[in-house]
Parts: sequence; C-alpha cells; structure tokens
Amino acid sequence: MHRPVDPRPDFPAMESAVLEWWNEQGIPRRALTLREGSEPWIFYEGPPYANAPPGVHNVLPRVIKDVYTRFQTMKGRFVPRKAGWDCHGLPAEVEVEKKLGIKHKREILDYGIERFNNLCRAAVSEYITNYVRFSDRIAFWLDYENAYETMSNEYIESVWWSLAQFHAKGLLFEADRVAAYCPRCETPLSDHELGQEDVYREVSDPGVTLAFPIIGGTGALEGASFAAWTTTPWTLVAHLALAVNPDFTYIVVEHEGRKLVVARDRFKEALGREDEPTPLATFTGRDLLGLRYQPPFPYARRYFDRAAPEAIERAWRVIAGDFVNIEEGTGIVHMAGAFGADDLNAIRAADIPVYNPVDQSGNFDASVPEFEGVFVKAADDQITELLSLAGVLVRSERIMHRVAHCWRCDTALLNYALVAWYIRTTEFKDRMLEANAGVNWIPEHIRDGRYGDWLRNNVDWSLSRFRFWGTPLPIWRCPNNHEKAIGSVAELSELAGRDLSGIDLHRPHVDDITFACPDCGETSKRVPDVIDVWYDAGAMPFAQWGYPHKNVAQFEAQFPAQFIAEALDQTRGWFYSLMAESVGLFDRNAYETVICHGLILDEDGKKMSKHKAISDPWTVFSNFGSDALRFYFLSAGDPADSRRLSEEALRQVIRGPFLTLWNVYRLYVLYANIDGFDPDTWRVADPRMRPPIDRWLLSELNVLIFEVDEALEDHDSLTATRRIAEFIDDLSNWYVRRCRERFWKAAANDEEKADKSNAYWTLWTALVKLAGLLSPFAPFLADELYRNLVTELNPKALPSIHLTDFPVGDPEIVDPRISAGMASARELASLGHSARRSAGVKVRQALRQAVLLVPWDLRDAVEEVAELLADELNVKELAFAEEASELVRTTLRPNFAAAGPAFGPRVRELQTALGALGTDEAGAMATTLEQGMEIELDVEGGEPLVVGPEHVDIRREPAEGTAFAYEAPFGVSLDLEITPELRREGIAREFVHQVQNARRDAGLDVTDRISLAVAGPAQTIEALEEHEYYITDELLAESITYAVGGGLEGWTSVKVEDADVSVHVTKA
RNA sequence: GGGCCUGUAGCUCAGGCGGUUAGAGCGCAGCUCUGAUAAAGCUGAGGUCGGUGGUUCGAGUCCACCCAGGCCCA
Repeated sequence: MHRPVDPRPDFPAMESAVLEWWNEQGIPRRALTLREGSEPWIFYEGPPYANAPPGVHNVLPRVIKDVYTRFQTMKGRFVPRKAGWDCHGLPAEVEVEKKLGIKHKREILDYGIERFNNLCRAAVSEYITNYVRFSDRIAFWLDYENAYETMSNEYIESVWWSLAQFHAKGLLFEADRVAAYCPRCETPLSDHELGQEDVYREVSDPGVTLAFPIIGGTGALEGASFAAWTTTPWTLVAHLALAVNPDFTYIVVEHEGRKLVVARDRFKEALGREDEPTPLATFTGRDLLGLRYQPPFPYARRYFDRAAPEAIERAWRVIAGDFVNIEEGTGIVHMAGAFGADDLNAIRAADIPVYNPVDQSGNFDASVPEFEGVFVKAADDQITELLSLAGVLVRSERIMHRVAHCWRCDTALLNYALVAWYIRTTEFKDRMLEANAGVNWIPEHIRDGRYGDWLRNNVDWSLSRFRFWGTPLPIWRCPNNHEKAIGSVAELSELAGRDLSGIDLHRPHVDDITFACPDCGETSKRVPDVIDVWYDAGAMPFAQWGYPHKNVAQFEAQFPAQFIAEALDQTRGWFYSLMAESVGLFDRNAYETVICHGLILDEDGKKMSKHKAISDPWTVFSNFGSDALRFYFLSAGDPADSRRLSEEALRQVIRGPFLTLWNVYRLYVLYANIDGFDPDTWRVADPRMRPPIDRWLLSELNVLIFEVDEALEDHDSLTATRRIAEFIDDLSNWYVRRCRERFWKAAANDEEKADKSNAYWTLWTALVKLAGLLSPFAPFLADELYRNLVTELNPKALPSIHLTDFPVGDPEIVDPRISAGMASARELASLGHSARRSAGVKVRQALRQAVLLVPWDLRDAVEEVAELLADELNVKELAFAEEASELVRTTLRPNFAAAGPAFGPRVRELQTALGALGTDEAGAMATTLEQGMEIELDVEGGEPLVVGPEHVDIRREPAEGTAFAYEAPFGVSLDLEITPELRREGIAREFVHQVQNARRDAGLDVTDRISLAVAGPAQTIEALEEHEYYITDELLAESITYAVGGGLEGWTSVKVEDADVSVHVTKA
C-alpha cells in the first residue's frame, strides 16, 4: 500500500520531513560517494565568503551548481563536491573592529593581533555553521564534512607554495607604485576590489585652476603663467612638474589681467570664457617642454635640498605626457609623483625623485609644518585659500565626479604611492587570453566582452595588504635585502632550526620567526604584509588538497574543473583569480565551462533589499518551500539575465506544475490503493500493445526524457523545466482526464482488468520517470513521489531517487505517428467543442456524427485515436471529409517562404492575382494543387505565372451559421439532428450526472455501492430503463427501482432535461 | 565618455538561418464542464514587437542612429 496522499499538500512541511529522513539515513553522503571510481566530472565549489548570514540571492548560485552536479551524478559520473569557505579578509576584520569599538589599526596592535585574529576566526566559524544549515535546507549537496577552509594551516601552506613558485619565476616582486589606498584600513586595494559593486560614487570636490608663473620667459611668454587644473588641491603640496601633450596646440591669452598658457581647445571651458580666443602667441606642446616655472609651495624644494639636491635642476619644468587629454582641465596637468599612476611614471621618466609628505593614515607629515597631522582631504579648502592669498588662484569651483570608495568601510580612496607586492600577471597575459579563448562561457558574450576586455586591460596584481586576518605573505628578508620565499613549513623549520609543525601560520605567530639569512647570515624577518583574499579563493584547485605537500594524486585527477558557476560580478573576482593563478603556475586554465548567472531583483526590478520579506530565505522556505524557489530560479529565463523574485512568482510554481503533478499523484495513489495495484505482481501488456492513449503518453514521456537529458547536458535548465511543466500539463489535462474512468470503474471481466492494469502501469511509469527528471530541480518533491510510489511497495528498491540513475529514454517507444495523431485529435476535439458551443448543444447530448477535415498525411494517425476522439466529442461515429466545400470558403495566398525565392519581386503580382479569385475558382484550384499539380495563373499585363502546390497557402474559413469549426488545417462539422434514441441516451447521461451530485452531497465515498430509487414522467423512466446497464455501472448502483409519477417524502428532486425527477440514494 | 546585456500582451517570458495571421502561461470577461484537482474546456478583450531611418519583393529578426533600464570600465 502507498501512503495516502493529502489533497491539500503542505510543501514546506513535506520538505522538512524529507530532509529529516535524508539526514537520518545519510542519503546525501551516500549520493556523494555512490559513483566513486566512475568517469569523473569535475566541479569546483567557489568558496562563499563566510561573513554574513546567507540571503535569498545566495540561493541562485547554489541551485545552479546543484542541478548540474546532481544530474551528472545520476548520469553515472563521479562528481567530487568538496565544500569550501573563504575565511580571511577585511570584512571579518571590520566586523570584529565594530564589536570591539575599534577604529584604527594601531588600536588593533594595542589589543593584540593574536586576540584579534582569534575573534576573526570565531566569527567566521559561526557563519560557516549557519551557511551549512542553509545549504542543507535547499538541498545543495556538498561534502561539508571535508570542506576546505582558506584559514586552515594546510590551505595556507599550499598558498605559500604557490607564492614561492611565483617568486622563483621572478613574478612576485615588490614595487613602489601608485595604488588605490584606503587611509582608514591603511591598506592598498587591488583592481578587482575596485571592481566591486558601489565602489564608484558621485562626490563633490573642489575644481581649482592655478597659475604657475614662468621663469625666464621671453616674447609672448614673458610674464605669462601656465594654467593647470586639479580636483585635489592637497596634492599641490607635493607638486613636482607640469605635463603637456607634445601634440596639442597651446596659446597665450589675456585672462582677467593675467597672461595664461592653455590648450587652445580648452580655452572656453577651462577659463569659463564665451568668446573666441585671441592668442598672443601659439605653440605646440613640444615647444614648451623644459620651460621653468614657479611652484606653488616650497615643501618639495626643502625636501630636495636635503635629500636629492641634484634633482632640483630637473624639477618644476614642463614635461611630456601622452595621458594629457582634452576632456578636462586646461591641457596642462599638475604632477605630484606620489598621488597618481600617470604622475609617477612621468616623474620617474623625467628622473625626478618622488616626494611624499603624507603618512599611512592620510595625514601630512612633519615636512609640511603648516599642515602636520591634518588629513589631506580636510586641507583642501585651506590650501585653496593660501593659493588665493598668494595670487595664483585663477578659478575655484565645485565639481561632481565619481570617486572610488573602500568597499568595506566606505572611505574615499586616495591614489597613493607605496611599496607593495605584486604578481606580474602582465607577463603571462597573452597566455591568459589564449586560455580564455578556450573557455565555454555561458552566456558566450562574456568571453570576448566583459571578461575579455578585463583581461586585455590586465595590470599586475596588487597582492599585499597591510592587515592582520589573512594569509601571511611568506617572504623573509634580511637587512641586505636578500629575499627568501618560503614554500612550506618544513622549509621554514629547516631555516629556523626548530620544528615548526603545528604552529598557527597566521600572524602574529609567523611574525616572530626569524632565521639567519642563507646569503649573508644577517637576521631575516618576515615582511609583515598579508595577501589579498581573492588569491586564497583562486588557489582552491590545489590548496583545497594541501597540494603539493599532500594529496598530489587528488589534485592531479581533479584539475581542471569541467564546470564552475558563479554570479556575473565574479568576472573580476574568482573567475579571474582562478585563471591568473592556474595559468601562472600550471600554464593551464582551471575551468572549462562557466555559467555566469545574473542577479536577483525584487518584484519591481530593483536590487533586492534586505528589508523585503522575500529577501530572507528562511521566510521563503517556510511559506513556499525550497523546491518552489529552486524550480523558479531554474525556469525563470536565461540564467545570465537578472531575475525578479516575488511571492506571486513562487505561488505560480506551486499552483502550476507542482500542484498539478501532486493531484495526478494523489489520484494514482487513491485508486491504486483501492485496487491493490502493485507493479511487481500485476501483469501488463508490452508498451507497444497498449491502447493508443497509453502509447501516446509513453511516447511523449520518452521524448521528454531525451529532451531533458539533452538540455541538461547543454546547461539549459530553462528548456528542461519548461518541457517538464508542459508534460505535467499534458499528463493531467489530457491523459488523466481521458482515462479517469479506467481507474475508478470496477473491472467486470478479464479484458477490463487487463485495461485497468495497462492504465495503472502507464501512469505509474510516467510518475516514477517524472520524479527522476524532476529530481535535480525539485529534489524534495521528487523523493516524496519516488519513495511513496516505489519503496513503499518494494523495500528492496534503492531508498532514495537521488541514488538512482537518471531516466533513460527508449527510442523504440517513441512513436511519432501516435504523437501526431493525438496532437491532431486534440486540435479536432477543441474544434468540436467550439462547434458544439456555437450550435448550443451540450457535450452530454450524444450526437450521431462528426465529419472531420484532416490533411491527407495525418488521416491514418487520427484514425488510430478515432475512438477516443469520438468519446471526447460524444458522437456515435466519425467520418472524414474530402473537401467540405459547401461549408467553407477557400482563399489562396502566396506561401512567401517558398514563393519569394521562386518569383522574386513578382510575388506581388502573384498575391494580387490570387486575391482576385472567386471562392469557387479558388476551391477548384485548391483541389488541383492538393493533388500535386501545377496551375497557370493569368496576370494582368504580364506573363502567366506557373504555380506549384508549394507556392500557395490554402486557407479555408467556415461559412457563418453552421456547426462547423475550422482552424487550418483541421475542421469539424457536427450532425445536429437529435433522434429519439440519442435523446434518450442524453437523458440517461444527464440523469447520471445529477445523481452523482446527489451521491456526493450525501457524503458517500467514491467506492460506496448504492441502492437507487427513481420516480418521474413516463418518457424519462423509459429512457432510464433502456440505459439501465450504463446507469448502474456509472453510479455503482446494486439495485434500481422505477416509478412513474412523483417521488416520496424526503427524496431528492432533480431536473433532467425539462423533466422533474425524484431520486432516493441509500448506501447498499 | 566607452564596453557588454536587456526592452515583445496588464504580469512572467518563448520567438534557429529574414517569410506576411507574433505565441505560451498567469491574470481579466462570458459561457460550459466537473466522480482527482486550489482544476479543466470553449470563446473573447488585450501588441505601433522601445523609437527613427535604412537594406529587402518581405524586418520582431539584419544594419545605423537614438531613447530607457541594468551591469562593468574610465
């Protein structure tokens, strides 16, 4: 016996029960190891950043990963699925800072790095626990017990190995470069950190234009000044040079009592002038190179006097810069070497030393006494005022522009020259581009579009962070600058002369380790930096195994991944770090196929906000269940598109495919239990010998299996889910609707019993296979079906659908003829209903005949299902019409797809000539063409056109006022004559319908037998007596008594056609 | 400012290679049917396929430009 099925399912409760059972039975673990030893299909889990409770947007990537890993497992492949967690980094630090009420780095030092890092570790561990529970609830099956954690010693040691490799190749180096720098976190940020969301924000800044008086100018330049513009007045403190574009044209003009040099094309905008310039002189940028001028502040000069007197001759001159553009400013750009990438390059090229008067917190240092200790941005206004007092301020305004902010603490970033460690990714950029060309990006345009662009603009990876909770940079250095990159704990132990195994590889423990430099014997100390967390994540292909210190075989067997999937925003994140590291280390990319999916929006198409109820996954799980969410995400369109999530969307998944399937499932269980159907013991006909409706369903089922399989191999969940939903609809609204009777009617003889067995077998097969197809998408629902339909009856069967093979289609059972026949029959049934409606004859009234108009090539196929169609339309017989010409109007039109190429511009003439034909003429031509012959068509003022059947569309429309319905290429005409026999049959059928209602109102069970008494007019009673067998059979009546006239007290009155009839129903 | 993506019915979305009546589901209205169903069937309303121009016998589809939204980069 199957468990009875609740007519009003509570999906969330069902899922909880299934989940509990899975965990009791250890099903996920069994599923993970089931295929060990089979052909592998390699998947990498991109480690989620464990620093916040997961939101509903975290469901999508996990569901996408899960559907394909499940599918491939069910297809028999071994899919290793090691979970992983990204643990290090600023977000964890920021959270702990908040907890401790700390705002600055030095407070962390005061608090103690060890205690601080312990708190980071504890916070991360808690989030991991939370994340596992969440993943469980959405049935994302990974091996969580053996998850890799980027903070584990084993992982760190592996990362160290990789960095030592880069160092050995000369690709890990220290450089003085300008980087985006967060003065609050006191650390530089990498390019991909700048690629995070909301980093660039509109802010208001000063826009200041200054005069730089020329020294020793002659001619027009005598007494003139260069005009330059900046949005960062504080950088003028460190001013070193002016840059011009050698190819631009510069002019000397009078402006508000000054002689200024500006680029000709910037005259109006830069100086706010409306008039045309009247140049006193014109130069090219090249002419201006080397000219000297007066800098606005003395600080750099003082610094050079002390530190680099030889450079004074070269500073404060005009230098060349290709980067000078005509988009903004004056065409002359102020250069402070320490605060801009272009500046630094240009200053270096001019052999001028860099002067940086700003400390790591973004405050001016002692070399600028007037501003010592002042935060640079806070000094902007004062500096502008000083310049105004000095008489060199030309213009001062406020401008809005976009400025990068720290993705964690929202502080506006500074461009800042500092010594940092880089990986020279530009060295193998071409190899990355080659690798990228071989990646199967889904969607495809990412490859050459967004990701390709990013790669082509690759810059060296800024790797070091001046922070605490991260993988320590494994570089030790002695006072003589001998560097040693450490690749393992063993190597470090060896150098340090003591066994360090078991030491925590985080700061501060590693900071304390020193050793004598192998080159010079001086003490080597670790460079204090930690590394970018993105490097940790990108190292997972090897570091998850602790490679190469252990598990060498595992790494080699599972590299590269065939499949990864993450959100679109990872183009600059994990997709890049994976590629950069694996190409840099192994000269090979780490992944073959990537699904790059879109973002989750709320119902208004806005970014999902945490305030929306639906953004909390647990609320969604308890209201709708996770299967509905999974199915929605996988069926809501192209994975690359962003998708809107709303309660309504989830409700539709429930109401549509889920509930429809559930109702079929319930019907099956209800009647299978009544009849004691058991697929293991009941005999059944070969599928090809069953009735047409069964053969049709099994054919459609096998087509579905092929289509879903192919779609999933192709990473196309949209097609797969859509086809499944269509099949469920067909199953419920055609198969079950047409077959209801077969299930509930008592089988009176062997033939009926055999038919019943066929029906149960067919429906059972469809439900079980459907559960298999559904299992990657809706794992809970699928297992609920499977367990009740299979394991309840057969305890020896595999306990869960997730341990079974994916359904395999049987091409022998696919029958295109019956598919076509049934599709036609459904069209014809629809037309028949339409014709009945237009004639006002209800379906319960049997009719003598329906005449069908069916294309030649479909006629045999329709005949095969004719019985079923006659029953659906409630007609005694079906006939096929050759040409219902008196009932239809025929028109001919060009079939443009064929006629266009054949006639070219003359299709217009064809169209006109065909349109001019009368109905009879068109009908005759249509007949000729349908027999495969050509016709010759006269055309006004031209050669006649020779027209073949393929050039013309024949269209027929029903004439008004007949019981005829037509929709190309099908038609149905009904014989409306109701003979006395048909009328009596209609009465019997109507009577049955009315008594069914009475039965139901009396609260009888569908299997209860009844005794029936009926009283009514003689004509009605006569009709009922004639159809007594039909009536007792339909109503499960054991006896029936008739009386002409009125009924007794307490009987039920019903209307049958126009007659008043009384009935009395009692349980037999 | 540049790149990529998106724009089709009230809503969610389908619409290889260009083919003339642009579809589905949901929702809405009317009718019908109901012995599994929160159903189902029939009929209907609802579209300048974001806009303009071009190529073509023919454009939702190809080209150019523009508009709006999203993402990314300067």
